Amino acid sequence: MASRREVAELAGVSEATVSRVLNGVGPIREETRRRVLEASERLGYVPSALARSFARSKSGNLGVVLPYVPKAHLFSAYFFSEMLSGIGSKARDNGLDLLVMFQTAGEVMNYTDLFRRQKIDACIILGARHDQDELAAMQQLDREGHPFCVMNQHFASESFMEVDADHVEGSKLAIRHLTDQGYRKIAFLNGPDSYSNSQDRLEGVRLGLHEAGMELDPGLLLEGNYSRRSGIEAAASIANRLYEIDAVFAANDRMAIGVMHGLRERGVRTQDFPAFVGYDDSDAGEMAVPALSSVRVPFFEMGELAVSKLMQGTNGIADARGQKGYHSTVTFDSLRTLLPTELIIRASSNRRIEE
Amino acid sequence: MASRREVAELAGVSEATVSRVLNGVGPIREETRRRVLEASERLGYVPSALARSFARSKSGNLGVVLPYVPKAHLFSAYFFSEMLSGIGSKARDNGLDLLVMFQTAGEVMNYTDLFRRQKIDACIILGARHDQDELAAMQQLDREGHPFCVMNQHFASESFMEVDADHVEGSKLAIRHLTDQGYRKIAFLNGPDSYSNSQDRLEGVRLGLHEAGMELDPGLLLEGNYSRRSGIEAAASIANRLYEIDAVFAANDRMAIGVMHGLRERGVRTQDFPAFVGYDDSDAGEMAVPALSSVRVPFFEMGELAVSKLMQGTNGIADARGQKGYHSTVTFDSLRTLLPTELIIRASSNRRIEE
DNA sequence: TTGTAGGCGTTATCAC
DNA sequence: GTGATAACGCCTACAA
Repeated sequence: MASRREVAELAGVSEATVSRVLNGVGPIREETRRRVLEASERLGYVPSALARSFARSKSGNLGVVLPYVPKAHLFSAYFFSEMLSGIGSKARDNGLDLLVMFQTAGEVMNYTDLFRRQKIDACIILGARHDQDELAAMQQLDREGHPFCVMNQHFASESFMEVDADHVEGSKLAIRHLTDQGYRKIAFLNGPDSYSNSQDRLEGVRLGLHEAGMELDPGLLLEGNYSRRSGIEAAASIANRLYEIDAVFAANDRMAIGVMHGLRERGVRTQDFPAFVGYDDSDAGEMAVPALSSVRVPFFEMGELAVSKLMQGTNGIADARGQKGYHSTVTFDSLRTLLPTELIIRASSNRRIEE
Repeated sequence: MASRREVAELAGVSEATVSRVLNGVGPIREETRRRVLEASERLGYVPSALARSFARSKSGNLGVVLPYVPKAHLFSAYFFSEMLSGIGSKARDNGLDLLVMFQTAGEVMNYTDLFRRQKIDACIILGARHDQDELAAMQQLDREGHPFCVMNQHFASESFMEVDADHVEGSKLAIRHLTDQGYRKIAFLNGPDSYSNSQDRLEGVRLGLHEAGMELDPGLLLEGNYSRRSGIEAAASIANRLYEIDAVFAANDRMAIGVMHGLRERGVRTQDFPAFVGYDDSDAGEMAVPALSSVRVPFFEMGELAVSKLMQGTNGIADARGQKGYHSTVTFDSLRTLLPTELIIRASSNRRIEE
């Protein structure tokens, strides 16, 4: 492995000049530049990212915190693989590497230490907990001015950088779709109220019903925990009340599919199913029988957006990259950005498609 | 942010001693040790991982290369989220951080540069391509002695470190299960032959049939590309031949589910379905109707295993961690390790469960 | 058991 | 435009 010194010698310049050429900084005579590049190429010189990071006190890494999932499937893999892809894609554009970390069962991750240890320059939190410790950890991050972005979750009364999808609107779309087709007795299987996510959906359902001149019937409001199993459990109560329920809107696809399974287990035939609309538009929804209508969430784009937001702003990391210049085309005025959702209609809720 | 120097002053020792205490190296008087720890604690000192890495010329990062997936869903998200979790879990145990990288569409990733730039100390490749360039890149890694491990893929005639599941055995199990129940006309929907994975499955199918005194009927051998769509396409041919096909074994769940969908689209009723066995035991399989029997692959454990293998051996990275001592309990004698698979039986292939 | 000092490979700040 | 040279913060012989 050739060293920078050898390159300098071969090119007949100083080591400093080699650096300048390779980093594209400062004025360089074209002839010099060419010679350095040539020598560098010939010797197969590769600058050490480690030394560079050290000298610049910037790791060049973007931390990504993932929820604790292993073997639990609490969150759908789809959800996080899409987000991660979006993040990775944009990170690459900005010359950042991804440092992925998993939350562990009991303990809160010490976010600030990650910054202090200089392992990361910025951080995206996908799986924030809903407890006090977690909040405190994030508040500390904020206080110390470390750039971070929370995804898919809203902390009211905090001014964190956040990226989310518009779940109020998404839920409204789902309800509107159902009422448009004449469904009136719509059960809503929501997730735990502790998630801002769930609260948004509930609000959307309210608005959607209101549009159609209806009110939310508390008796038709069920709560699961976003798992398929909780959908199956909800099916127990739904199966007995099919005379007063003609549609089910679930806060995610897994629960919707769980309800379908639960109903089948209890002998309800497919043709007697209520209409179904799920949420997330996951792979599983598409594969369900009947194919599940669902609110599509732009996970990939949300990932991209989070990185873009991090790259700018007061405490952004815009100068993270060394080489080519980075130019952001969009600016985000507010701390919280919501991306639009979209309703995908399939057989499960479409009277014309249903057989 | 307190510096090491301040800690040294407060504790009344030299900076070197602070380092020694914090890294747990060299003989230290208990009294000194206590004072340093106390001072460090009081000042909230956090050593820079960057500087440490630089001094040791070890990044402390484990690179993980993921296949190009974004928006394509070519590989199931389940597959890679499980592996990644396993890798992450074991990496954490060894004090390594995960540097995740996505393959891009056209270009081969320059693996060696990652090492030369000192971004990573070792590397796990999940989504190796099957072309010449990719192979060359890995050969170069090998030649330069960089520790890496290929997952879920076998390169014959190369001596790479590899972790895989025993797909020959897994496929044999699937076929045996079907023949045990009296199925004789078994169609096998395999993935592209270019994957060692597919080849293994084919071999397993051969062996399984042979056990039952049968031969592989080339007419019952179909090829898809592991996507649901290719399963749907295969269904076209299967639907017309249900008189001579009483069971379908697919090389992954997605294709199996695709076939189910394709059959339904063509008006085949569920009760007229052939028996189905899929592969991977993904979430989707469990959610299918009828629930899909499948060969379970221990993705999580494979991820863990890959890290363990990298941590030892001639070109291992056993000394990657600084603090607490690492002890490997198991040793792996061969470069290639196969983990056992397991057949999960559900309604799709079980005559007693089928309604 | 502890202190001293050289070195790790870049970046960045001065001079020239 | 280009060449010296001092940081950067930590590790680790080597000395004491």
